[in-house]
Amino acid sequence: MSRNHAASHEAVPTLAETIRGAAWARGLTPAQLARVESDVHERSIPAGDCVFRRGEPARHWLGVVSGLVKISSASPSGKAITFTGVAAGGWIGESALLRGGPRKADVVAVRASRVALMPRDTFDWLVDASIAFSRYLLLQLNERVGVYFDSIESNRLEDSDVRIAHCIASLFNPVLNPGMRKDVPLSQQEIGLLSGTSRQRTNQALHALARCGLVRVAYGGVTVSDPDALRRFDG
DNA sequence: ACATTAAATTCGA
DNA sequence: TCGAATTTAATGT
Repeated sequence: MSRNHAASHEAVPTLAETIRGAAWARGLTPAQLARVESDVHERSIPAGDCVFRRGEPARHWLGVVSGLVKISSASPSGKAITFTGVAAGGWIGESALLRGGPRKADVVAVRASRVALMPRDTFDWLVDASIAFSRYLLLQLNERVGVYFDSIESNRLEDSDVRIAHCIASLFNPVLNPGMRKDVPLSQQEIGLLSGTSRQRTNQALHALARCGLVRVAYGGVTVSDPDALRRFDG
């Protein structure tokens, strides 16, 4: 099972590093941070497994320690869509916690991942105890609003090459996805689910973007050297 | 939808 | 632990 390679330059973040490195942890007092570190626990999720399911009560705020997770949903007839991907360093799921209702979408590991789970009680306590934490939540929620505005605009106005470019670029939002790497480990199928286009159409679009030098396509993923250029792409 | 290629897994030594 | 054989996943048209 274990693979002892000379993969020494591959940094494997610990749970504590993920917490201390999170933007929302910066404004906490040492005592608050200590409670957070003792309350948050970690789970390993194999690729393809579900972390949260749509409809279940929200019991945790979720951080990605390593790997890649997607927020997705499936219609009763089985058609699937993906809302967004969250890479290491990203935190997700605050909406259902704040609303107090059921989860509105599934959270699924796209690649084998480790996730941090902050219990609801700890989250609620931080909201009450720390203005800095609450302010961070406002920032993050506001950033989500901006992403959805851009997404709807792009979907209404642009052709699929541009929409796919914008979908990939939106994964690089520095607030929501601070740890997004240039190599995006999403298959063309997954990018299709994210952008609402068929896998075949996604394949064509990626090669068009590659011809413009905006992405490099590889087996199982694409590489984005300049996310801002992708965001500006307008055909 | 189909053919091709890459990767992951299984299996026997 | 190795590599060949087989199966599964992803790509390209």
